[in-house]
Amino acid sequence: MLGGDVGLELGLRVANALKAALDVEITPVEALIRPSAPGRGADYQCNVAMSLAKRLGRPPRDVATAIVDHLDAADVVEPPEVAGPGFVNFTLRREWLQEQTARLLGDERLGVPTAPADRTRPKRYAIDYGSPNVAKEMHVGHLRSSIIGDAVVRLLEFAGHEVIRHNHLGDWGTPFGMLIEHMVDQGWTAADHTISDLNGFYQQARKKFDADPEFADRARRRVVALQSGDETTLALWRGLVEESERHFAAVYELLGVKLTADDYYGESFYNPFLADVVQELEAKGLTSVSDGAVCVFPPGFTNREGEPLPLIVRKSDGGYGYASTDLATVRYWTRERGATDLLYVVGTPQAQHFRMVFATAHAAGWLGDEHRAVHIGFGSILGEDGKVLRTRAGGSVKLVDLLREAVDRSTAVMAERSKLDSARQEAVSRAVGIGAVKYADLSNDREKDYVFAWDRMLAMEGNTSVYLQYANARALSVVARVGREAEPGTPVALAEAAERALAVKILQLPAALTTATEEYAPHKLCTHLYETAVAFSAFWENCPIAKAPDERTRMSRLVLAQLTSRVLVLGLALLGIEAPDQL
RNA sequence: GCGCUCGUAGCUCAACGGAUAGAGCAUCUGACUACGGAUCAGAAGGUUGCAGGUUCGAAUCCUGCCGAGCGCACCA
Repeated sequence: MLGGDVGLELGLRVANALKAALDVEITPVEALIRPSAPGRGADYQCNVAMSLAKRLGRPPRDVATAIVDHLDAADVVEPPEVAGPGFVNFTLRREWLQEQTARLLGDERLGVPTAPADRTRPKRYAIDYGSPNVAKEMHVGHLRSSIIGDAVVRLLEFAGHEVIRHNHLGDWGTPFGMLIEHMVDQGWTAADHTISDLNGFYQQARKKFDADPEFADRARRRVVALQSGDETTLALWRGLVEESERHFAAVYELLGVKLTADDYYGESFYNPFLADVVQELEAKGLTSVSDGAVCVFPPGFTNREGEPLPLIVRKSDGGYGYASTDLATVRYWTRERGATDLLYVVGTPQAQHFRMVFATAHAAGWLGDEHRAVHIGFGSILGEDGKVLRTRAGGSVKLVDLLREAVDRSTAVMAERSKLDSARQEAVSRAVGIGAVKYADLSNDREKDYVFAWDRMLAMEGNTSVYLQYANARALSVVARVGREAEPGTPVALAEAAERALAVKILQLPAALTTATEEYAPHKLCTHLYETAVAFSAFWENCPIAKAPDERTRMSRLVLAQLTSRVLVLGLALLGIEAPDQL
């Protein structure tokens, strides 16, 4: 099957038919094969006849008929029918479905292909996600970047791409003057202290900076010392960074995100390149000085007065802002690390900034035709009042608090309903609680805002992670009840409608995964997993497995249960969500 | 003011230019001697913000209006 995808395989057949019938060349994708709406009596439909009709100067139904007449697909589908203005309806042959389904049991990847290995130049993705700030506690603002970025990483890796994660820590800049000076006041000599309350530490420093001119003066001098590489200052700075990294690591551990200390490429990392980045822009004649600041004016961007909008690459005081750092990341990852694809998982409000950065990098030659830079934007998390999520006091919600609440809430539900012993409940409630938070985020269209509501995400009904986890637990429980697993090669018989519908869903996993990966759209995978779980539930109701009438039916149904479990476990894993065997 | 994004069932969300716009929640009806009921089956619920246009076909593309959010030079 082409790309493990039923639709693509049909597209190939249609393309061949068009070539034979009308000498028209199209690709399998251009054949416009789509799953049919439920209740229409077909599995797939081809929409290409209508779009080709004008180009060919023939009525669309004629084109559709020509496709049907020349179609060589009797192994896959029943004789197709032309319907309406020129749709071609396909119903998959039961024998073919049975063979394909049976084959999946022996396939580690459930039919999902790896990225073509014959690419002349392999892809290397460099993905920027996470981006917490040193000396500040992580808050909900970091949640989406971490979760979405992590899912994208897992999807790309599963597709066979090389992926380099980098976490753009906010670990440099003027605030560190006051922070380090505050450390000195607290009696630090190096990394010999711990900070139990990062936010409190920051606020104390801030307060002193605003209230005490003498302290503010020391803080400013400390910035200079830091920038010039003073060893004592750097040692203190490192102590602060390490302290913060311990906090990040703890949160990432709880959240189940792949970011580690090896992935930290903070602002300090790019700092040594900034002067040269600006120099290179100047040498290429891309810059001009405006109000004392060195600027690039990429065409097509204007400010509120309708004047060209600058990307400030060096501030009038000689310092560097985030535009310079972001340009440095582009240059570093393409030039030094050979990345072909640059991904930035950052909120949509930064869209204009990234367009300007990419335009400038393109002009500077750091991005060429062989590169693809994508801003993977995401919307805000809203409270149930429809406004950006905040605590009652109006502050930002701490990420650890939110994650602990998720686990606590799921622990409470587990205590009420689970039959597991308390030790196992603890591990499972973490998978359930954290999974609920992640799934609520990932199941929505990334680019839109979404409303954060505990009751809905932990409701365990509808399109939630718990529903999927529960479906998986049920599927596995019946395997345990039967007492053995179906082996690869076990024949599958799709007699009941519910069996057939489930098999079709399972065979659609590759298409769903490909789309989710190519569009950086995890919610499309979520939708497919949910539909699979729903199809499984109908199958579960209608088709007894352990109590099946005969051994062949029992084993065939066991294959479907096992495949369902594997689809759900794999899909959830690619979203960064655990799927416990039992709940 | 300019730009970007978004207005879909009471609520939260889907829908790759395709046929009768789909789910879940909530509401109403059913199924508990159940392979895990943390479930399932069914009903009801819509002029896809409004008005034009392009197309054989528009929630989707274009234009205008109404409404919301965000961005628009030295914070990142």
